[in-house]
Amino acid sequence: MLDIAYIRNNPQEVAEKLARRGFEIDFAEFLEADARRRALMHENEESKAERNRQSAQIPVIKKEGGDVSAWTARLRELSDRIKENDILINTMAEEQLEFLRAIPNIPSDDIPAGGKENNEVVSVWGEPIPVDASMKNHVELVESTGMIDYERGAKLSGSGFWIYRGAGAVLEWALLNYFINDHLNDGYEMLLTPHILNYSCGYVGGQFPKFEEDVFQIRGGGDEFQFILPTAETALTNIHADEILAEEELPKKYFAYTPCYRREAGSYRANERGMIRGHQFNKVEMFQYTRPEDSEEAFAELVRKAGRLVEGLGLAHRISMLAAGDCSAGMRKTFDIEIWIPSMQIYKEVSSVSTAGDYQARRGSIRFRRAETGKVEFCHTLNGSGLATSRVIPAIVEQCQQPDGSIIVPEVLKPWMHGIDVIRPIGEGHA
RNA sequence: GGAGAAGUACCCAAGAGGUCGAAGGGGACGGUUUGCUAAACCGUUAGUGGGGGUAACUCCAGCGAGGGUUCAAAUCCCUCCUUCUCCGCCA
Repeated sequence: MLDIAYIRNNPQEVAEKLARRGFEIDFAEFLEADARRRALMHENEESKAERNRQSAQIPVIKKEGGDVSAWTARLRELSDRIKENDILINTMAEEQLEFLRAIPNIPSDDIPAGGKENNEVVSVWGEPIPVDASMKNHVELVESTGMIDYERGAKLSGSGFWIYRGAGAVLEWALLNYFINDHLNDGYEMLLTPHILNYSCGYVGGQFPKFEEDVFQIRGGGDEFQFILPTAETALTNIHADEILAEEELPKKYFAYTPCYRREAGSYRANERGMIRGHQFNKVEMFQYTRPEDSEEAFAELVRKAGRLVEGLGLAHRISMLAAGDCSAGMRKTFDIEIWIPSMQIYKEVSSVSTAGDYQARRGSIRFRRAETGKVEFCHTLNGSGLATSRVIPAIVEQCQQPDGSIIVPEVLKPWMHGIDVIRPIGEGHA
């Protein structure tokens, strides 16, 4: 959510900056209503002050044995008027909030304007492996090696679900350990959060109401539902909601492993078969709460970390700076780490590192007290996947495949592979 | 799932319709005393959100959350949330 005071003072500037992400808005009507609301509020608060003053007289008069019926009658009228105005003010405030919530974050000045087509490649690491008729794609590879069992996954849960098994499961878990190890070395605190979250978490994270239909909802008796988290970011954004942190506590550096659950409704395109898009995948998420002046450096750190993880695996990848229109609504700036998928001959996102500035902090009321001034300010929040496995595994099996169909396990995963350094195809009927 | 109890400021805790934005402790901070420490004594300590004002300042809201009753609610009523205790269930 944007700062309403800032909009009041700089409506033109805000509108221009939002236009860079393709969001057209005119604040004239909104500001007019805002002024009306505040005027009414002022008037009503004076009425309340008056009521408080007069009401305090009643016990005094009573004590002297006076008659208060004239006072109560008059105050009843005043009170009724106050109540009516309160309802009106609340309605106006709600409309205002609804309007504000629908406004995306102001994109950072240092990213390109426009949509996807303006994304800029910041750096490239490794050689994009050219297509070769003898090479297999990841779906063939994970099936021929028995790493993934799609058929039985679908039997249990429907399409878009799979089972990691044998060396595949070990590799998956080794990857997660590799990520976790890196974050622990960097002093990040590890969190294992609940996977079922309250509705309000989705709101603060900025996913709701827009993406309500994209999560698995759990309905109880009430109107509001709980949901299974689509990313640990949703949990991590909320842990300090409605809190005032001490300045010394910042930056708070967290990471969490959770499976991520997404409905991904609609049919997949043919080239998104296999693990590129599923209803459940594993991810380690990095998250930071910082002081405003530290968020740029924190952003650079998260990008560096995500890139380094892919590099450590020896996988070809690149880093892209997203144009304003391609960043998700709550974010000021996003860099994607994209990994080369030889069979598709494209780079696919494995990590998305974003800074929300104070946008999420305003929604969730996440603040800190500045030691020097004693004043309360909004934190900045940043998040980045570090990493999602569902696209790393395809990249590993494709980029590390040998002519005989075996897959060489990246060196860096050895500590967790229980001696498996090559994953070989299994014979027919060995299911 | 059933039955009870409780949620007040940094912590403990009083409060039961009218100077209650809230007694009293503790803690923290400042001071007096002191060779040092301790003790004693004195003082300060509601943060927050939101209006108005250039400002000093001022007003409104706020006692788990949301509604209601009333001229007036921490106090009465309703709904919800959380915690604790007991019973049941426990692949």
